[in-house]
Amino acid sequence: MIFEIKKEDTFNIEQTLECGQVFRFKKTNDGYILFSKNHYINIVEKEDSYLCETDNKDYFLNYFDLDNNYLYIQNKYKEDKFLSAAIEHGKGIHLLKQDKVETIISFLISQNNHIPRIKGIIERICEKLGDNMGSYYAFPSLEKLASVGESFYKEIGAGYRAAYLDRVSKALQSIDLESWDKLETDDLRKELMSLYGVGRKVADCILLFAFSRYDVFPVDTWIKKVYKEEFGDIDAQKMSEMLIKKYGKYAGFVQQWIFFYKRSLNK
DNA sequence: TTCCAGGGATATA
DNA sequence: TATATCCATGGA
Repeated sequence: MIFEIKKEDTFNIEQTLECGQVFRFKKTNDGYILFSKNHYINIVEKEDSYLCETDNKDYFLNYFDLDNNYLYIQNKYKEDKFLSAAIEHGKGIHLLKQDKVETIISFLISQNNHIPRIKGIIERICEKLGDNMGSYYAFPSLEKLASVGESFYKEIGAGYRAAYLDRVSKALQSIDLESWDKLETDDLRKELMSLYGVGRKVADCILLFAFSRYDVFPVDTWIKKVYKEEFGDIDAQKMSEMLIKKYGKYAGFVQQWIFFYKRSLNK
């Protein structure tokens, strides 16, 4: 089916996809094609709208978080110069509502890894294990992910993360992730960190991108570089806690603006 | 060629 | 509790 999304200052598809929260998309001549679970959406950029063709409109209307008031959130954070520059640069970023399993698997792969390589590993997992949807492959079912063993993940180039992928996909089979929605953020983080290979940073990314928890601040190598001057050479968890205190209940949005801005400056 | 990446597990003190 | 080391891979 086909529908339109109005272009606005506070929603830009390029910024939303390229800011590092999602990996299964490709740039096309005139827009992007994006995959999530067993769905796809082909987005063509027009003069004042995005023309979308998809197998599931309702899924992506929710996925893009179109009902949130981003201007309200942005206006809360104009205090310092660097942050307001980062907001100006990434004001079109929306925080996606991604699938929980897909996000957990994707960010397990992300650790100590480059974004282009993360994309490649996820793509190979889909090609080899996902349902053939015609022009693309779906993200594999948990049953499939759990059935192939550690050696499969080594063969497709996951490196030392192969053991994480094997054990976590098996563990998730007996966990009701939807029931975790009811947990407070701190308790939910603890549950996520009980998964083998999920530490504080990966847990915070999952909280932000799949559970819509905004009172988090994932601290990776880029964020460390930005805040080293302000906080000194402290460990990532302490830095994250201080940044949550500093920015409050919408800290996660700040993190995305800063991350996207910092990486753009180093290109 | 060496460095580094959306880090975390493990050993050691 | 705090710090050091190791982990696979490939793009830059």
